[in-house]
Amino acid sequence: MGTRFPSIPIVMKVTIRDVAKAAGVSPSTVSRALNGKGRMRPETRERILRIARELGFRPNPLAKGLATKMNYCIGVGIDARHLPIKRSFYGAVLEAIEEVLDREGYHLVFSVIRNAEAPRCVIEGRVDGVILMGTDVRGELVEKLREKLPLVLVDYHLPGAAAVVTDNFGGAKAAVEHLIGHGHRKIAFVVETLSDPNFKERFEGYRAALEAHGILFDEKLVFEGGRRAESSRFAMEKFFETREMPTAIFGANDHMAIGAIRALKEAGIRVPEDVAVAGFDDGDLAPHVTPPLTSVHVPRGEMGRRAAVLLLDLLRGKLCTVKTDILSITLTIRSSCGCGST
Amino acid sequence: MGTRFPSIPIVMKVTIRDVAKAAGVSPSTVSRALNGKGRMRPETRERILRIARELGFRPNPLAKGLATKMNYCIGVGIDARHLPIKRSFYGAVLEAIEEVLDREGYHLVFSVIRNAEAPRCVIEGRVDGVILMGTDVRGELVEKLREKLPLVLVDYHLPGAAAVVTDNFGGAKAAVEHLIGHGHRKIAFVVETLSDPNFKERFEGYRAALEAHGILFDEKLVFEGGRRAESSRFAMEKFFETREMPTAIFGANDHMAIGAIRALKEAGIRVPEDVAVAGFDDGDLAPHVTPPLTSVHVPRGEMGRRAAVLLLDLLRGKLCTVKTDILSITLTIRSSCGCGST
DNA sequence: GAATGCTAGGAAAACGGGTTCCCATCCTCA
DNA sequence: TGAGGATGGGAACCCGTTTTCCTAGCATTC
Repeated sequence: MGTRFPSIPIVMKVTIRDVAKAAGVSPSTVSRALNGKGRMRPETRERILRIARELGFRPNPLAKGLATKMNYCIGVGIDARHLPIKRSFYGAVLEAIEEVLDREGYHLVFSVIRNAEAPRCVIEGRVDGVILMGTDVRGELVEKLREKLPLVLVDYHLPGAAAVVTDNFGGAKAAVEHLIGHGHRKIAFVVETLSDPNFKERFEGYRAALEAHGILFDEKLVFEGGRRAESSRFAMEKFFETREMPTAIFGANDHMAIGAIRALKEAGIRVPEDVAVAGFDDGDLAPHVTPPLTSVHVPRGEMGRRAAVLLLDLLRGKLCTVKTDILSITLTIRSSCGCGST
Repeated sequence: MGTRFPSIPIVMKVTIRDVAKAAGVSPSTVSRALNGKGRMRPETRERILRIARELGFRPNPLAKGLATKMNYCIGVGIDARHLPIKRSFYGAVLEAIEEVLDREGYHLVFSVIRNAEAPRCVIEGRVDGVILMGTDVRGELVEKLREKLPLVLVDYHLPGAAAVVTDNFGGAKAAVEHLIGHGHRKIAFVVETLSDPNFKERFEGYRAALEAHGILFDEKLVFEGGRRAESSRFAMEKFFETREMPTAIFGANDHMAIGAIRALKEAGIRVPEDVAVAGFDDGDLAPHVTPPLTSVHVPRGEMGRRAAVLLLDLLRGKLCTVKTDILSITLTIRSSCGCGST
């Protein structure tokens, strides 16, 4: 209804000088009182603080940043590739990061990394540190950023950079051992690609579980099918035609596992009665597919919190060494593996 | 191993004065050349621009903001309640907003609204405008922010504030009419709560569709069950016991629809053969449930883009009136409604 | 009573740009 | 050739804080 926004904020800001004038002191004294730096008579400090409060004084963050060379902003970069698939994953991490940063007085600048360039917030120097998610093969980018700013990688590991990752090996091993516990010995491994280090580790976990139970590794049971959900379908078809049909399938992520379930069901094969299935990630879909998917639970919120804390520690110089935080995982058991009622 | 991050960025920044010195002009001239303000000899401008580029000059955004009173930052606030449920929804919107802002030289400050207070980025005056998502009942907060900053609401409508919403009424009407087209006349409506304006509008769409086809509205077919997925289950049970079993169910969102499907299946009722189901949102889960859910598609990316453009228009004073952008929707037809093969 | 040691608090210089005003040019026209 | 206007460029100041140095005032001590 005709309401108009002026292009310049209307709010007449009260500056440190106003406070100084009102308190009959100099701006520097007000600054000291506010930041508790130099020593001063307690009563003076009290009075200044009170007046600042009464006047509703808010230090201008830009001026503050200009003087201190700190922005109190952290950039969080998400790789644009397969964004939709990972959306709920990074969403959960993002919220957790925001929670920590907010509590510590920092702001979160969100940016999607669409090419191999550094996010603009980094280029412009608006952020004090960066958290990167899902920038798998972008080693050069990480390298470039690393020498400019404190940096933490989430769910990805690269030598020389701080990172928060999950125990891919242990998680995969646990899941496969669970399947073995159900009596399966012919367990397939379906994966997007083994060139991804996370998937590689899960693969190692799969192999380790087999080995630990005296099951011979059979490479015909490994299917590397690319990113699309249909690849699981191809995998299944391949299994059908080569008559190498496994009795259980371990998907390197939920996506693969769910694709496998769908393909199996379409072929009239019952899950879990004929073939058991387990996945990795325990994402939003896992409880909702039929049958509900047993999956390795990745603590997404915890990853975000740790990443934020790690970065702040780096920023504040509390941490001197590059550290990799490996989160332990748990197996969320539903019915696709053969447990439970259905 | 042992790499240490100094708490102060190492990068020795090149300032406007450095450029001025290198070009043999004064800082003000460099500023003009860069911002294209005052008139000057083209060759001088060229030379200055070239030198600035060679030196890798980046204007300090803090200094710039301090001088111009602009931050080139936009706050995006997400309501903390039912965050996990809406995660993939707002995630898609967020990415679209970021895309527009980035292209226009703005930054996105992400914050979760956990109480009725304004986000800290607003309080500190770090952002030039705000986009709010999912702050349903927080009228006071919206009111408070509205008088401070340009503001756009996403997926929520409030008098006096600019907003981007979907055509809830039309979408619901289309979905219900689709069910009617399958021959259903006893169609239930399952909703979290009718006090939510979006759901209320979808309810109106449902009623309008019935009315348009001469079907008498029966309030016993409306179930208002609260936010949890189980509420759909309760709804089903209620239908069972009162023998008011519908032949089709329209869920006011996917969550409700999926809950209904699950409850039906558990009761041994086939979907869509015995009871057809349709939902609203067309979220990430919709294609993955069994049977795949027919649902009203909400163009999440488009909502984000429009919200960002709308806000920038407000900021730049291009827009003088508060405007509500109503996006039209489409129905994504899968098999839960009775269409298709299964 | 003067020299010494402290401390509270002030003045001013950054920080890195933008902007305003004013002064040199240079060109044009008389 | 001189006046007038147009235009490019420079100095100074502003934005709001922090921070470094410095001074004034007080108490202590010989």
